[in-house]
Amino acid sequence: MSENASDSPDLAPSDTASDDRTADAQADGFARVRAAHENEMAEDYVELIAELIEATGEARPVDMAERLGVKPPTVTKNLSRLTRDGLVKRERYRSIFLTEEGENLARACRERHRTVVSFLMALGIEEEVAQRDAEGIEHHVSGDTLRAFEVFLQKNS
Amino acid sequence: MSENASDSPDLAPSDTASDDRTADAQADGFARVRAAHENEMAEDYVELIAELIEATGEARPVDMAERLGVKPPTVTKNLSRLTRDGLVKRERYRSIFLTEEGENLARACRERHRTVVSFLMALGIEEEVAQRDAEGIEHHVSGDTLRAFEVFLQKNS
DNA sequence: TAGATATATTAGCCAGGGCTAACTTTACAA
DNA sequence: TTGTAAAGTTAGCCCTGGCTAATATATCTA
Ligand SMILES: [Mn+2]
Ligand SMILES: [Mn+2]
Ligand SMILES: [Mn+2]
Ligand SMILES: [Mn+2]
Repeated sequence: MSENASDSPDLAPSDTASDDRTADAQADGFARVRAAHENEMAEDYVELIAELIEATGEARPVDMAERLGVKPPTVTKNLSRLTRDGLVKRERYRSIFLTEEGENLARACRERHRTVVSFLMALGIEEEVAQRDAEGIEHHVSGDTLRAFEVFLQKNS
Repeated sequence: MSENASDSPDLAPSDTASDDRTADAQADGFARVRAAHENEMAEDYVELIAELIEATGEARPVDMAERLGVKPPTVTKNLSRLTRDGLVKRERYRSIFLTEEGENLARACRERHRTVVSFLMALGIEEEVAQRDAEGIEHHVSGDTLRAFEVFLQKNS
């Protein structure tokens, strides 16, 4: 059934150039992207909750909805998922808090977000654009790449 | 109902620092990420179809599934969506072709993918990691940012 | 403090993109 | 050429994360 890992049976390696990765390596890349997408909602939400608490003293669904650009029922539903997953704790009709785990995730995400934005700006990109692009890019930056961004930032003041 | 765009009623601007973007700007960022996600499947599929045709002469669902790391029925379903959306043309049980529109999209995506990978590698990241991260990052790179990547690549040979 | 307004939740809908199991069609090899 | 193996499709399931409409609760204000 599942063949040997080394494919390309009788074809010279790097025949037509382009993408000479093995099918497995490519599949792994796509799998990681799908995994990243599964964490994306959680990361953006805890990040936003932490920001709102810091900025205004509390995190309310209505404010989250406004900043996320979605309707309040969407926030309610997603908050239930985050509560189920142990990142958020709350009581009905009351404002939102992060669990210890949620706070840790929020801290890491905010740091990473800032790094990505700073990196893009160091590259000469305008802040508005940097913020927009970072919102998506941040979830796909591996530890290695994040470190490379930091190194670049140190070298470029 | 919907208030004036300028919020933060009686609070000094940049009070607690951190994220001083307006709620609207932030919502716009999230909206763009959601829009990018809607195109992601299409972009990866047409890119892969073009690669397979170039490398092996034809694009077969079974090979797409292997390289995407998904099961064949998933490919079938998604190909139907792409056909519906005018990017792919095919006959049942036969291999896959791109429409003119699909080819244009594939060309742009392959170019962008290569630029992102090259950029990350120019930053000192190992090829495997660059390929993996690029698979996700590529979909969130605006025209401005892509140009900045290209400028960086020219400056750094 | 009572009524109006703002906020939050619930219920129910939808599309996307995964999956398995079962079936159909094609391709290959004896 | 025929029968089996490989490939492709269909049906039906799941979860995510959007939405609207209706309802419940909290908050504010007169
Ligand atoms: Mn984000
Ligand atoms: Mn973020
Ligand atoms: Mn991709
Ligand atoms: Mn790609």
